[in-house]
Amino acid sequence: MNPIAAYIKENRKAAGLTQAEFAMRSGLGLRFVRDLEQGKTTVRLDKVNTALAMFDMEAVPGRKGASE
Amino acid sequence: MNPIAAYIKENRKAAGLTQAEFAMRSGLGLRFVRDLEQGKTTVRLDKVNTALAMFDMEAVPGRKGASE
DNA sequence: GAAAAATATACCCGAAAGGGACTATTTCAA
DNA sequence: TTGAAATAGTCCCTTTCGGGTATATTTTTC
Repeated sequence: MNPIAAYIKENRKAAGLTQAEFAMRSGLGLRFVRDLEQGKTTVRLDKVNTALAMFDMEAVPGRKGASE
Repeated sequence: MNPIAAYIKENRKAAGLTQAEFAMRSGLGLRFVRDLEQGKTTVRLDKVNTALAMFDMEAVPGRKGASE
Protein backbone atom coordinates (compact mmCIF):
# COMPACT_ATOMS: atom_id res chain seq x y z
CA MET A 1 0.00 0.00 0.00
CA ASN A 2 1.43 3.39 -0.95
CA PRO A 3 1.76 6.11 1.71
CA ILE A 4 -0.94 8.33 0.26
CA ALA A 5 -3.54 5.59 -0.07
CA ALA A 6 -2.85 4.49 3.50
CA TYR A 7 -3.07 8.04 4.79
CA ILE A 8 -6.40 8.75 3.17
CA LYS A 9 -7.98 5.50 4.25
CA GLU A 10 -6.80 5.84 7.81
CA ASN A 11 -7.76 9.46 8.27
CA ARG A 12 -11.08 9.17 6.54
CA LYS A 13 -12.04 6.43 8.95
CA ALA A 14 -10.67 8.38 11.88
CA ALA A 15 -12.95 11.22 10.81
CA GLY A 16 -15.87 8.82 10.87
CA LEU A 17 -16.65 9.18 7.18
CA THR A 18 -17.66 6.54 4.69
CA GLN A 19 -16.08 6.55 1.23
CA ALA A 20 -19.34 7.93 -0.14
CA GLU A 21 -19.45 10.76 2.42
CA PHE A 22 -15.82 11.56 1.82
CA ALA A 23 -16.42 11.61 -1.93
CA MET A 24 -19.37 13.98 -1.50
CA ARG A 25 -17.55 16.41 0.76
CA SER A 26 -14.38 16.49 -1.28
CA GLY A 27 -16.20 16.77 -4.56
CA LEU A 28 -14.46 13.65 -5.87
CA GLY A 29 -16.16 10.69 -7.46
CA LEU A 30 -16.88 7.68 -5.29
CA ARG A 31 -15.12 5.47 -7.78
CA PHE A 32 -12.02 7.60 -7.56
CA VAL A 33 -11.94 7.50 -3.78
CA ARG A 34 -12.16 3.74 -3.92
CA ASP A 35 -9.43 3.39 -6.50
CA LEU A 36 -7.22 5.74 -4.54
CA GLU A 37 -7.63 3.90 -1.24
CA GLN A 38 -6.97 0.61 -2.98
CA GLY A 39 -3.63 1.94 -4.09
CA LYS A 40 -4.28 2.51 -7.76
CA THR A 41 -1.06 3.98 -9.07
CA THR A 42 -2.31 5.75 -12.17
CA VAL A 43 -4.56 8.28 -10.47
CA ARG A 44 -4.23 11.93 -11.32
CA LEU A 45 -2.19 14.09 -8.99
CA ASP A 46 -4.72 16.92 -8.82
CA LYS A 47 -7.39 14.53 -7.59
CA VAL A 48 -5.00 13.05 -5.08
CA ASN A 49 -4.29 16.54 -3.80
CA THR A 50 -7.99 17.32 -3.59
CA ALA A 51 -8.36 14.30 -1.35
CA LEU A 52 -5.33 15.19 0.79
CA ALA A 53 -6.54 18.78 1.11
CA MET A 54 -9.43 17.47 3.20
CA PHE A 55 -6.83 17.05 5.94
CA ASP A 56 -4.79 20.14 5.07
CA MET A 57 -2.22 17.97 3.37
CA GLU A 58 -0.74 17.73 -0.08
CA ALA A 59 1.59 15.42 -1.99
CA VAL A 60 5.25 16.23 -1.36
CA PRO A 61 8.51 14.40 -2.04
CA GLY A 62 9.54 12.13 0.81
CA ARG A 63 12.39 9.70 1.21
CA LYS A 64 11.37 6.33 -0.10
CA GLY A 65 10.48 3.74 2.47
CA ALA A 66 10.63 6.17 5.38
CA SER A 67 8.08 5.29 8.08
CA GLU A 68 6.63 2.03 6.80
CA MET B 1 5.05 26.02 -8.07
CA ASN B 2 4.08 22.82 -6.30
CA PRO B 3 6.61 21.07 -4.03
CA ILE B 4 7.13 18.12 -6.34
CA ALA B 5 7.69 20.17 -9.47
CA ALA B 6 10.18 22.34 -7.60
CA TYR B 7 11.97 19.33 -6.18
CA ILE B 8 12.42 17.64 -9.53
CA LYS B 9 13.58 20.76 -11.29
CA GLU B 10 16.05 21.67 -8.59
CA ASN B 11 17.54 18.22 -8.19
CA ARG B 12 17.71 17.48 -11.87
CA LYS B 13 19.76 20.61 -12.36
CA ALA B 14 21.87 19.82 -9.33
CA ALA B 15 22.60 16.46 -10.94
CA GLY B 16 23.72 18.29 -14.06
CA LEU B 17 21.05 16.77 -16.27
CA THR B 18 18.99 18.41 -18.99
CA GLN B 19 15.28 17.64 -19.20
CA ALA B 20 16.03 15.43 -22.18
CA GLU B 21 18.73 13.49 -20.34
CA PHE B 22 16.53 13.11 -17.32
CA ALA B 23 13.68 11.87 -19.49
CA MET B 24 15.95 9.30 -21.12
CA ARG B 25 17.37 7.95 -17.88
CA SER B 26 14.06 7.79 -16.08
CA GLY B 27 12.26 6.26 -19.02
CA LEU B 28 9.74 9.09 -19.01
CA GLY B 29 8.73 11.16 -22.02
CA LEU B 30 10.39 14.52 -22.50
CA ARG B 31 7.02 16.18 -22.73
CA PHE B 32 6.01 14.73 -19.42
CA VAL B 33 9.15 15.92 -17.69
CA ARG B 34 8.51 19.40 -18.98
CA ASP B 35 4.87 19.41 -17.97
CA LEU B 36 5.81 18.13 -14.54
CA GLU B 37 8.47 20.78 -13.91
CA GLN B 38 6.10 23.47 -15.08
CA GLY B 39 3.70 22.44 -12.38
CA LYS B 40 1.03 20.76 -14.44
CA THR B 41 -1.45 19.49 -11.88
CA THR B 42 -3.12 16.73 -13.83
CA VAL B 43 -0.13 14.45 -14.26
CA ARG B 44 -0.40 10.81 -13.34
CA LEU B 45 0.89 9.81 -9.91
CA ASP B 46 2.81 6.77 -11.16
CA LYS B 47 4.81 8.94 -13.56
CA VAL B 48 5.47 11.45 -10.81
CA ASN B 49 6.78 8.64 -8.65
CA THR B 50 8.97 7.36 -11.45
CA ALA B 51 10.54 10.80 -11.63
CA LEU B 52 10.96 11.08 -7.86
CA ALA B 53 12.44 7.57 -7.71
CA MET B 54 15.46 8.94 -9.58
CA PHE B 55 16.36 10.57 -6.27
CA ASP B 56 15.12 7.74 -4.04
CA MET B 57 12.02 9.72 -3.26
CA GLU B 58 8.29 9.18 -3.63
CA ALA B 59 5.11 11.21 -3.21
CA VAL B 60 3.92 11.23 0.40
CA PRO B 61 1.38 13.31 2.33
CA GLY B 62 2.88 16.43 3.84
CA ARG B 63 1.35 19.31 5.72
CA LYS B 64 0.24 21.95 3.29
CA GLY B 65 2.44 24.97 2.99
CA ALA B 66 5.24 23.54 5.14
CA SER B 67 8.67 24.68 3.92
CA GLU B 68 7.77 27.09 1.17
C1' DG C 1 26.18 40.48 -29.59
C1' DA C 2 25.65 36.01 -32.09
C1' DA C 3 25.19 31.15 -32.12
C1' DA C 4 23.95 27.08 -29.82
C1' DA C 5 21.67 24.72 -26.31
C1' DA C 6 17.89 24.27 -23.37
C1' DT C 7 13.28 25.08 -22.34
C1' DA C 8 8.51 26.35 -23.44
C1' DT C 9 4.41 26.19 -26.51
C1' DA C 10 1.20 24.19 -30.20
C1' DC C 11 -1.08 20.37 -32.75
C1' DC C 12 -2.60 15.75 -33.25
C1' DC C 13 -3.90 11.01 -32.03
C1' DG C 14 -4.18 6.72 -29.43
C1' DA C 15 -4.68 5.00 -24.86
C1' DA C 16 -6.54 5.30 -20.53
C1' DA C 17 -8.44 7.78 -16.33
C1' DG C 18 -12.79 9.41 -14.16
C1' DG C 19 -17.36 8.67 -13.17
C1' DG C 20 -22.19 6.96 -13.09
C1' DA C 21 -24.86 2.92 -12.30
C1' DC C 22 -25.42 -1.74 -11.05
C1' DT C 23 -24.03 -6.06 -8.80
C1' DA C 24 -21.16 -8.89 -5.66
C1' DT C 25 -18.73 -9.33 -1.57
C1' DT C 26 -17.25 -8.09 2.97
C1' DT C 27 -17.92 -5.98 7.49
C1' DC C 28 -20.22 -5.28 11.60
C1' DA C 29 -23.76 -4.53 14.97
C1' DA C 30 -27.97 -6.31 17.04
C1' DT D 1 -26.91 -15.70 12.67
C1' DT D 2 -28.80 -12.42 9.81
C1' DG D 3 -29.73 -8.23 7.83
C1' DA D 4 -28.11 -3.63 6.71
C1' DA D 5 -24.30 -0.75 5.72
C1' DA D 6 -19.92 -0.29 3.64
C1' DT D 7 -16.63 -1.65 0.40
C1' DA D 8 -15.08 -3.93 -3.83
C1' DG D 9 -15.69 -5.27 -8.63
C1' DT D 10 -17.73 -4.72 -13.55
C1' DC D 11 -19.48 -2.32 -17.83
C1' DC D 12 -19.60 1.56 -20.71
C1' DC D 13 -19.08 6.30 -22.19
C1' DT D 14 -16.82 10.85 -22.19
C1' DT D 15 -12.93 13.44 -21.37
C1' DT D 16 -8.19 14.15 -21.45
C1' DC D 17 -3.44 12.78 -20.48
C1' DG D 18 0.97 11.22 -22.62
C1' DG D 19 3.97 11.51 -26.23
C1' DG D 20 5.81 12.37 -30.88
C1' DT D 21 6.99 16.13 -33.75
C1' DA D 22 7.59 20.74 -35.11
C1' DT D 23 8.11 25.57 -33.85
C1' DA D 24 8.91 29.58 -30.76
C1' DT D 25 11.13 31.51 -26.90
C1' DT D 26 14.49 31.80 -23.37
C1' DT D 27 18.97 30.95 -21.49
C1' DT D 28 23.68 30.05 -21.74
C1' DT D 29 28.20 30.20 -23.67
C1' DC D 30 31.71 31.90 -26.46
